[in-house]
Amino acid sequence: MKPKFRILKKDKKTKARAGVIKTPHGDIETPAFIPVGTQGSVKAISPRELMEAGAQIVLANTYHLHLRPGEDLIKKLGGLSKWMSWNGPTMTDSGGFQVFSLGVGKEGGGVKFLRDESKYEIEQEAKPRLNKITEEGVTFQSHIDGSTHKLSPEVSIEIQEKLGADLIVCFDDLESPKYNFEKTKESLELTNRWEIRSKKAHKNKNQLLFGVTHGGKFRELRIESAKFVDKNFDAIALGGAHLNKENLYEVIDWTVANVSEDKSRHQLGIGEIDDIFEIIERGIDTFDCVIPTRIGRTGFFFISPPLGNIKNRFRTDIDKPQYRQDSKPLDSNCKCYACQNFSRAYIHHLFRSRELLSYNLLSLHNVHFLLNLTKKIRESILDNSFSTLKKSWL
RNA sequence: GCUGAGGUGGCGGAGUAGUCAAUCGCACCUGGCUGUAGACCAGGCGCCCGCAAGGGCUACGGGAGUGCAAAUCUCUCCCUCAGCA
Repeated sequence: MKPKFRILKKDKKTKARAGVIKTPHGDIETPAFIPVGTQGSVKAISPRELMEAGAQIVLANTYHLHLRPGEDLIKKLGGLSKWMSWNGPTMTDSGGFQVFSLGVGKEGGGVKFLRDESKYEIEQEAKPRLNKITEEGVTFQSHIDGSTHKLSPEVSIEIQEKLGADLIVCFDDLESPKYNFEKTKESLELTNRWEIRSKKAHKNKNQLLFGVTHGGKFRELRIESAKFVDKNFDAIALGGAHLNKENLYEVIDWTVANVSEDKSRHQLGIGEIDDIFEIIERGIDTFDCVIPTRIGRTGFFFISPPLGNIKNRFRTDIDKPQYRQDSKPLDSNCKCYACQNFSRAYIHHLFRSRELLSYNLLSLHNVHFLLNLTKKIRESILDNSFSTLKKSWL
């Protein structure tokens, strides 16, 4: 059975919509946040906890699983979801982004966004990369042992078919946010050729293949890319680099305006609190992001209004001295296991003592927070209160 | 009481005449993380002024010396530890 997307309700004032993606491993109610489990595990969280937190689907990575333990082994052991004991749908990313971040991304200045806006637009890469891009694909060195590997559209799709996720992604090239128009266009055209090859290589029709849009910060390229992907694929993933948040949002506007209404749209790698409202409002159905688990492991946790706001980006650091004696839960409005059972003071202690439980509790809270927020947004779309909900947060 | 070792920044511990306000850990403080080479990274950490470059002051158990110059050498006092009485 091929995964199918259906829209249940559209918001009247915005482009937001609520829907469902039916897959062989179960349904995904959208909008949906997809937690990232790069190596077949959402870091510091068990599948059972994920399920209880409301996760519907998990994303893993082709690049990482190919290098270790290898797609053949995972296939032999029953495929990705069985292997990781995740009783639900899965998605795999193509590995393009990883290969990129080991290359151009190594130059610093940001990968998805431009960190230092004062100096963008570079002519050539300065620092040595761990990869080499040709028309055929990418040759790169494993970050694990330095051995040489090759990824191409055909190889990536073959790996993803063996892994057996329900949703898979075309192998794409990535532009740096520092690229000028010409370099970005060059990268986009290579991506387009690779996406056509990905499509040709794609045989398993139980898997829904997402084409990925690129074009950096440039309107003209973004529109061209949106039309290209819409013409060739049944599902749209928005990728690539952006100048900043405002640019990300306008990129979504440009893209959504140029793709079919009935195709599901996945925003790759975005998920700060304000972003979630902004991207769903612009017509995004699913999105994945490492933010909740990564910042959780490094001590940050999400907080809801009124404590949380745009200025503090709805987050604070459990490591701060002020939480040493704080008997309140991480977030007083949160129903997650961490918030129902532990104080900030205790988690502060765990974190400072590097107790492993702290990483679990903080990550779990953050993932639950995003899942719950997304669920509330979905409900608000269904009962026509999206704008009201958004106003209470932003 | 004798003999030996030793007393350095919040702690551990380098340094043993100038390049020392003092290597390095830890602790502490601040900042960062958006398709995860990340349970991580970066910066700070005697006091004062400065955005900074930099400048001033006080410091290596206490005190007194030698010397252009001392955490580093000498004398003395105090304290800690080990062994012997």
